[in-house]
Amino acid sequence: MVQPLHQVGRPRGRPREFDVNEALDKAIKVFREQGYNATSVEDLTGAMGLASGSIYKAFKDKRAVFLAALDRYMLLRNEQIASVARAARTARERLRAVLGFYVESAKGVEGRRGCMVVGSAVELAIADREVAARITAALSRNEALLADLIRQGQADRSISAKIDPDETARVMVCFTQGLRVVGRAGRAPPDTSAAVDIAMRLLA
Amino acid sequence: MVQPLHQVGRPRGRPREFDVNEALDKAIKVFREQGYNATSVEDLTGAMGLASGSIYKAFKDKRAVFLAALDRYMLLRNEQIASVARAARTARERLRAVLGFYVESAKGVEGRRGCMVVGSAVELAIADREVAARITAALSRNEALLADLIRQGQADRSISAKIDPDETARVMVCFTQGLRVVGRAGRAPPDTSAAVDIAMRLLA
DNA sequence: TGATTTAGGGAATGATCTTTTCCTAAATAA
DNA sequence: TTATTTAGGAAAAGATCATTCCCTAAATCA
Repeated sequence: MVQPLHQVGRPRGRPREFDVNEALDKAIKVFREQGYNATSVEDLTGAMGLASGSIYKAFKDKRAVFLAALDRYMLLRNEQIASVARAARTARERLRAVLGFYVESAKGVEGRRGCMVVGSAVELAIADREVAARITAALSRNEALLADLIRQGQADRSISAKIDPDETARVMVCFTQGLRVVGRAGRAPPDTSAAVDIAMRLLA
Repeated sequence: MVQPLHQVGRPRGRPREFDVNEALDKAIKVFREQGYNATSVEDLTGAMGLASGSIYKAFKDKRAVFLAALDRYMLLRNEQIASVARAARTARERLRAVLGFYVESAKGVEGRRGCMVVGSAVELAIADREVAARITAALSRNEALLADLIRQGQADRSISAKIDPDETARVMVCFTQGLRVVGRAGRAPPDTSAAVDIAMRLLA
């Protein structure tokens, strides 16, 4: 079939006046702070600077806004973590940098704002299959990243060959997710490097 | 002033037909599974076997039911943990037993049902001062218990004197709370003793 | 026994929340 | 230029929810 000649990327009607990703960034802020159920569509219209009609033009319903926000949150966070890991030289230093990033994320205003993965896991993973699938994927991705860094460390001799990378990574994921819980309550470890030093003991 | 002669413990009107603690146990189950905002008063009437009027006779409002359920949840849980700790001989074994109890709590149906402290911390700690106060108290109690066990272990030589009890306990609390997050998603460590072995490495 | 007090339960109320509708605006297609 | 398509926005509709009300029941007090 021959496609009609469209100027690429110019859809038909009135063009959208707002940037979807910018709007989602504002939705992420609200969902992180309040969670899904406590966030009303009115909260979203306020934060996103859109009328409810406009939100429902762009998204099927409130849940679709949430899922899109969650996907974007995970995307941005994975980029941050990858960037933090890239900055260090040895695998052991990369691991230390990643753990330090988690501790920093749990502190202060950022920590109180909360993690959308932890929030979704706790609030929705039981009730919503699609959220559950995303949380499962996110947790196993985190676990795989940590296990991979441990294996790299074992290869470059910066981490003991005796430890089990997968089991150790599992425990480290608990530590990182738990950081977000205590951070939400304003009780993250005040001394980042002390906490990381202790967590690094898991490696031997 | 002279008090009138009441038969002790017999209040004036029609006596309550249900046991408040039994009703709260049923409310705890619902709140653990669904959280606060997703639980309707209808959910509570169904689970507690009471009409809404009866619930509002016994509690000021839905929030008061939640706070009472949270208090009872924390009470029962603290008793369980204290009992688990008492059962072991050396401080190191007590610590191992407590960590094992946390891992077991995060697995299977119990893990999916979730922890009311973690759920409340994530869903409500920012929005509700009284919930926040309870969560802060619960977390610092857990931290103090673990730090105390570490100090006991240092006294009886079963734990290295070199580690900092408070900082180490802080990291362990993150591990235990994180367990409940991954348990909620059905991703608790499958091998309890392996996970505990690794977590115990934090002690040296 | 009769008055009073409190509980049980279900219907009614009032508030809130999500979603739809409808009208206007701004773009493309013919 | 006109028809068509999609977006923006506010108000209306429809659904759900927390709370109150009211009537009946079961106890104590005088």
